Amino acid sequence: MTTTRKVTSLDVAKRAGVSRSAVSRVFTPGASVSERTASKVREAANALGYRPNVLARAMLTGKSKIIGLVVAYLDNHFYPTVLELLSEALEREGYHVLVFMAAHSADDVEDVVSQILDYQVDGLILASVSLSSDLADRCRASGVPVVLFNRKLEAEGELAVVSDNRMGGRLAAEHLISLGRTRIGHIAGWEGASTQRDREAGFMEGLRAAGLGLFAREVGDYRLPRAKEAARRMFDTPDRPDAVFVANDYMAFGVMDVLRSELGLRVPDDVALIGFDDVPSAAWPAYSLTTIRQHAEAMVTTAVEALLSEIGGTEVTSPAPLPVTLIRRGSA
Amino acid sequence: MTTTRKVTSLDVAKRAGVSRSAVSRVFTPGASVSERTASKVREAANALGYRPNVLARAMLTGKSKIIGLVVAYLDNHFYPTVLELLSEALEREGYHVLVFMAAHSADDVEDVVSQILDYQVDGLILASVSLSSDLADRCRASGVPVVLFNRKLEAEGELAVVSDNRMGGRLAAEHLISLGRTRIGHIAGWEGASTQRDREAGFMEGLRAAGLGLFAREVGDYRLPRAKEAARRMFDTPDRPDAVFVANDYMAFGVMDVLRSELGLRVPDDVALIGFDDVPSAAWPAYSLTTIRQHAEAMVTTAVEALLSEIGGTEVTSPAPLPVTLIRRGSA
DNA sequence: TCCCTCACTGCATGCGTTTGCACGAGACTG
DNA sequence: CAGTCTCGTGCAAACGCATGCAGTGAGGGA
Repeated sequence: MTTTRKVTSLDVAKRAGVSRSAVSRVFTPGASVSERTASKVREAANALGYRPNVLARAMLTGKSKIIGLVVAYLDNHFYPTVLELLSEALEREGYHVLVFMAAHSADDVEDVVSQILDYQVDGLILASVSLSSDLADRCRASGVPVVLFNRKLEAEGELAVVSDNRMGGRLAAEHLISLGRTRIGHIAGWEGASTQRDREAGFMEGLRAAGLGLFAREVGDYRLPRAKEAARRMFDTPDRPDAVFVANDYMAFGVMDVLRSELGLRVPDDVALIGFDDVPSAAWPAYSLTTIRQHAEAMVTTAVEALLSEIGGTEVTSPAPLPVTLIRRGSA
Repeated sequence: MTTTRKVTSLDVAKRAGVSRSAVSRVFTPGASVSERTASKVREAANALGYRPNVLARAMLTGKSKIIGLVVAYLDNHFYPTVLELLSEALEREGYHVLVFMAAHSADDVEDVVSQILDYQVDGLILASVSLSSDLADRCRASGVPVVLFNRKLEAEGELAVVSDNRMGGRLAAEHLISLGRTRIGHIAGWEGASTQRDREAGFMEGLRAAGLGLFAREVGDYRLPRAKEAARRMFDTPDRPDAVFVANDYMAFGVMDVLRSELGLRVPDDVALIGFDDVPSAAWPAYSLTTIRQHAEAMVTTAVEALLSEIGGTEVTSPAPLPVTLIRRGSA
């Protein structure tokens, strides 16, 4: 209950017998302070439990040391993973992550943007696939560096960190073909997403290269219920595919559930199944999902690097798509 | 590239032909402004794209409108769910969530606390089971309201929001018993956690009430690999339990994997399995995990309510443990 | 010895707000 | 009509810090 009163740089200064400026300089890397006063100040600061107020500093310098992260649904385990990695990477650089849920406010971009800008974030990471590109533009227009994560914009030079989704799609196709499957279907994610377009493009490319076409196609919108409906439409018929590429793992789980539990089909015997992302649970034996791995750590590292140097003032260009790898498991 | 320069309240004031105070008051709910000037100001603000700088306001009022969330691993799907709910609930109240990963910095509490306090968060939610109670104390000592989420401290009057873990444990026991199982094991979470203690206590209570004792017990520490090892130790023997209560769903998935994939046991025929939490994937047919549901929404609502009123200045006492419910599925 | 350099330090100002206080003008009351 | 209230407004002082500028002293070269 001893509500310690806020201790300011002035308190420290008094105790150390110096000026506020001195105290400030001690806590500002690269400032000019003698070792003697520095130690006096540090001692006083420790005794008083002083730490510079980030907010006050932020006002003055314009740097808040906080990065906004806009994200939609966290159900897809890929994103919690990313969030965790991202937060750790940024903490290592002295930043922290402020979360903005885009789920319901998706329509009124206006509002989200405002909220974000209000907080004077130093940078922004957009990991929400479904968010209008306006958001990026508006923020960038206000001078806030933005990096798109796991999505890109056709438009202009938006900074974007993505995997090589096209190659991933191609790998998926090649793998299914190498298994001897010929009646190959695709359950797509949200068609507005660049990830979806690229994955499917690569996939089609792979099929064509083997002289095959798409046997069936449904849309799952990256949502679990939709994906399951899509699976029912695609497989609850005698004339069904013998393999399917699902645009991400999250949907793939739902598809596999429908296949095995509702339709009594065997995976991979009756139908081979391949996903995308390699979320942790893909490796769980109950699913043992063959998938295209996105290297989350690499993506995060790249994104942080890009964002930070952009914040640092150096104009940076979108890095090359990051490599993906086929992970062979039981489902294909 | 038109780097819009920062527009301040002064700009708006000039344009509207009023003083800074006036525009400030327009944006401060409950301040005294005439409708006439208010509309003038609003118009000017819109034209200029002005929004009050949260940080500046924070300095003055001491309220930053940001809530710190300390969380450890996001692998356990319970926490992403909570994070999402929490963020949404807080956004509704005009707050935002700043994430602090406690994973690796768990030992140097000192550091985490400092970081948190640096940001002048208005409140703190500790959802990390494994975090030293020092953290709560230190923050509270600095005048930052703290609420423990899904954990409680024996110590003193720390504000804590928890489910009725004891009842949950008891329900688990009763359910397994009602199935006619008699050789009942328990795979515990991290023993330092109050959740673990309470769940196990309730579970034992339930067993005793039926004249049973614990057939086997292992510790999984709420970690997947440990849980799987625990499962191997417990079940890779002829003299194995015919039912097991796993302290949370996350571990239960691992246990089920070991049972079915490694040891070739059938669930629930050979061994009935019950978890705790009811994370979304527990409902997935591949696991169809019988479990004790924690009502995440209710917990979040309660936590937010408590935290906000504490921030509002009203001393509040820990709410009663929230009810849990048995969700019957295929695994038991 | 004198002057220049250089490493430190303090002063004062500013960052963008909010808010107590005082003041002016109507609106009432009696 | 004088006195009192109320409402709206502007002024100026914070909030806690960083930083340009000028000043201090010590050290070093001539």
